[in-house]
Amino acid sequence: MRGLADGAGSRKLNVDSILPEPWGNTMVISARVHYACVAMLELAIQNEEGSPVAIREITDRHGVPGPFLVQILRSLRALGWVQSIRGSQGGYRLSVDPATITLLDIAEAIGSQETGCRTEATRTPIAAMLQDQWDEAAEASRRVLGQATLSGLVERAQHGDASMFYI
Amino acid sequence: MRGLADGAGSRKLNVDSILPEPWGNTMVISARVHYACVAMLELAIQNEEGSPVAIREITDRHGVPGPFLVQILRSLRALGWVQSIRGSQGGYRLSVDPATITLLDIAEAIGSQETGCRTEATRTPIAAMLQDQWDEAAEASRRVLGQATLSGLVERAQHGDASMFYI
DNA sequence: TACATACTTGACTAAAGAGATCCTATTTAT
DNA sequence: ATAAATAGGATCTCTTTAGTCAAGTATGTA
Repeated sequence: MRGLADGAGSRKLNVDSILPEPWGNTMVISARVHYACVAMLELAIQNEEGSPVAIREITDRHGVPGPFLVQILRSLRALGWVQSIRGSQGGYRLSVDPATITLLDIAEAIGSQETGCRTEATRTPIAAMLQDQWDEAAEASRRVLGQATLSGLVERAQHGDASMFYI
Repeated sequence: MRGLADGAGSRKLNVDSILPEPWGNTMVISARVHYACVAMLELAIQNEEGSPVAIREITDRHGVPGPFLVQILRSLRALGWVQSIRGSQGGYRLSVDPATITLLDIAEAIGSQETGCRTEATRTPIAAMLQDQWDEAAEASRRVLGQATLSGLVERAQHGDASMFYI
């Protein structure tokens, strides 16, 4: 991959080599959320080792646009989920128990922070019934993601599939 | 609501009185999809009666922007799900059995037609594992919506909640 | 036939969100 | 010192969404 230290990440190259479309179909997981999860998992895996993980390591491994990941890690730090160590040999470290964070937590914290209160226009019975269905559908996928803890995924990666564990 | 016959629907009024945010949270149902479902349900309810339903009727009842609904009904017609009757006393009629159409069908047909093939960058084990989770979550919500048939919803509206049935 | 009522079609626009990118600090191990 | 990292904020472009507009066509009714 390209350099990143100077802030000049891959310029305009992944614009169409990456996700012209959200992941999944009805479920929208933005690139931002996906990258955030990748980063958290990467940190969780290297949690036992003492040294912090540099952004560079993650971008090298996953082809994530560098400056973008920087921005995402900033949010993660604001949430108190990671801690940063500045200076040479610096990087990031998980500052929470990976068993307590789920993909749902990340998706809800990172994705779409707009809190626009939907003041529904002409709330009819039909609209209300539909809304119930949308809510139920959303709840179903939330249940799935709410069960995927970081530690669970790491474990699966290490045990379930031996080829998944690389350090 | 406002006039529509001349194409001048509610001007700029619902811009912030309506959905600054997609319905649900992780599940993105656009206004377009929601309106399409409202229209299909409305047609399903008035299916037994002989006369077609005019767009005007729907916009009056649900406060849906007129010209927008016109556009949506065009798509619905292209799918072969509704048929249109032009001229005075014209309108739309369902042209399929409401028991065979689910909210999922509508959501997938109306929403997001871009087929952008995601040529994933650096497919790592972690990314793959995450993708599995996104797919599973999406599948969960699809299962919910795939079970909600128009006829089922109409029935529920008529029986389950008496106050829901208005004609 | 005139007219009002509806649908038809295609182009157009405004705003928001997604996905980055750039630049200038600041911190710290060696 | 210097190189390696993070910090922070501003900006930029592209795509999608939501909604609009204008001009035309069909049809029942008086």
